[in-house]
Amino acid sequence: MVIVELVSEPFRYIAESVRRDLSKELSIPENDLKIEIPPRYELGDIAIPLHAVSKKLGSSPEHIYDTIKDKLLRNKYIESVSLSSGYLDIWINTQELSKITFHAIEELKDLYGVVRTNNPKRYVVEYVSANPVHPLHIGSGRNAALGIAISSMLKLRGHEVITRFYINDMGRQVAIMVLGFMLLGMPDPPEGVKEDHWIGYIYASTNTIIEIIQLKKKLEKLKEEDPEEYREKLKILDELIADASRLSSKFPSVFDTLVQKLSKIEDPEAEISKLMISYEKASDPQVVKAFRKAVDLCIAGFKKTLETLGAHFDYWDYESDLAWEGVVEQVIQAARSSRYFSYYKGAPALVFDEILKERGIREELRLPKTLEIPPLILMRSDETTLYTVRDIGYSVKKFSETGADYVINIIASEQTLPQAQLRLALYALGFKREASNLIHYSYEMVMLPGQRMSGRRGRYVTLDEVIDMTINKSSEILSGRGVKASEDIAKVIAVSAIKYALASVSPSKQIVFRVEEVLNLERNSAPYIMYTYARASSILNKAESIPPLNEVDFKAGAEGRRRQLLIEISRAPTELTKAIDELKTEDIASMLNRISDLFNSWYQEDQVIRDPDPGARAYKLHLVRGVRQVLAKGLMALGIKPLERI
RNA sequence: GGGCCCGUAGCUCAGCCAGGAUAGAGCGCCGGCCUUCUAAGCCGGCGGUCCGGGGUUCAAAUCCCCGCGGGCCCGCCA
Repeated sequence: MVIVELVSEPFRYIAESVRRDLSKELSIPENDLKIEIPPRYELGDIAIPLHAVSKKLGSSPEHIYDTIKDKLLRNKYIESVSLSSGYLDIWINTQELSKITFHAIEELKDLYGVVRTNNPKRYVVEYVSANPVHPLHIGSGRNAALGIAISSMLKLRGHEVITRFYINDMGRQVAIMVLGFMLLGMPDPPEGVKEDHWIGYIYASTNTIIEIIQLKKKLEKLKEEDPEEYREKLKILDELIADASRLSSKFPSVFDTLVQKLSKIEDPEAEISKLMISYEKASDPQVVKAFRKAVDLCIAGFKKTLETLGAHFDYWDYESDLAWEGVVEQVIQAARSSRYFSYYKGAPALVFDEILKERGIREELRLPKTLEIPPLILMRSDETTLYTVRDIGYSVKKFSETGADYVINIIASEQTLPQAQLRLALYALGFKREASNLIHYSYEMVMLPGQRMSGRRGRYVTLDEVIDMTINKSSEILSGRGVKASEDIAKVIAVSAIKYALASVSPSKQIVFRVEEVLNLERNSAPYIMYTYARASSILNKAESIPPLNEVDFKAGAEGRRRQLLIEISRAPTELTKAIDELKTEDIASMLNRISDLFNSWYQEDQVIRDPDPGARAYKLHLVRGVRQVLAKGLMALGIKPLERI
């Protein structure tokens, strides 16, 4: 029987043992010794740069190396050491490493791969929260992919996660949509049209028609007054008309009705404001009914798409409920009696200049160092509230209702400023803990090649379209391989591919969305990793059982790709855990891809089940199980469900 | 005008925060591999002024400064 200590991070365990030895030998603090992973396997498993150390000790790396070499080799986890380019390169003894690693996987089973936190927290993750005026587009897709991944990651780490979707039904955009919706007689979607697509159509049409009407009025004046601006505006009109004709061709009679009814309205702006006031004050039951019906239609469509994606929400919060419950009023009252209350441009506002002078406040609230933060205006002159103010109330609710330690808002980077104002406002109103524990997880926009998406003009790629296209592609490949194309499997694969594509890029990077890229289901994609996982599973199924550790020949992993795989498997828990704590979805993706590449190369050159040597065969089976386990963990961290067969 | 983010191979990206070893992947392109545990696979090849210029350093894709290019924000919109 092999007796080894149970450790959840085998590689790290050894690396730290090495560092401890080195620190003792050199009589320098462990923290001065950096543990690095060499850029290539040939250079060793662990590298400790001696450049800085040598400077500190006043002796050359060569001399240091000569002093410690023999002493380090007494550590049973060290196979060999060498010095190159000022690095102490260390090769780990793979017999020892595989003992520890295989033992850990044997004992920890499904838990191997992510270290459970011993300090569990309660997180609220708010994500998607798309305006209910058009279908979810590919930008919401990025948000959803990140939200799914982050929720999954935190749960795997042992935290509690509560997910929320904020239904922003009080914005101007919704009022525009509702205006069209009411003029049309609150129609249900036609046969075969998904609810959110229908609402999106009404919104884009209403908005475009209103813009055309207003622009035409303006043009009449400009024609004589300012010929130059006239020509410019004419261009915009052309664009609008192009959008209008595209929209019109979809549902001509609906569009015509809107054109007729909207042309009769004297002042559409006033009409929209009236609707907003009426809804916020819940003063007209007809209006409330119309808003809720339209919004709920849209949300029903969202839910279908989100269900397909695997995004689940514990709470669906209507912004209007918040207003009606008086939460927003309370915020405004509190703000008015706050010492930071003042008037800005004649409007009641919270002014942050004084808070921003407090020392360390920017670090505390994670505000960009030099971002100028203007006052937060509390209400419009018609006394209706503003989004960020309502969000103050919502933030407090997110913390208090479920007793959350942290709230993570997954929101596009274009909202950096309002999110900063939000934290400052919370701080100003005395919610200091909330302000410091509110995390804006920011991501850059998704662009379409050559243009920005525009919901207002109905110019977007919907998530539904992308999902359908990817499912088709996936089915094609499945049937091309003679596999009975189960629709479910095609769907799982397609959705995984999309989530991976959107969560594997750093959020700070803008994405130019090209469908072809998501449709590429080869290397560096979720299907590729899932395929690799299924391969590993298949080997284990065929082997029927995994031999006990005492039948393993631990010398079998001494070199080549087996050795590399062992290193990867032993390192995975540390890597995954770190990625989770840093909320870095992209790091998980790259680890998965790297291990898959390695496994597939090995797969090609080395037989597992057919190995005639039982000790080596046993070793390899443990290796395959390890690969399978870390791939499963990583995929699950991204919210992707591994499949046993593809 | 001010601020934030980004700029690495034809294209999409990793590496940058915590500076160090010949800058890594994928797509695309060229050439090979299916009587063998799943070919959504594997092997080989081509491909790079790390946007430009200064500076700090023994050492810069990485840190600092100045530019250039792209995106976003600076509203009683969200």
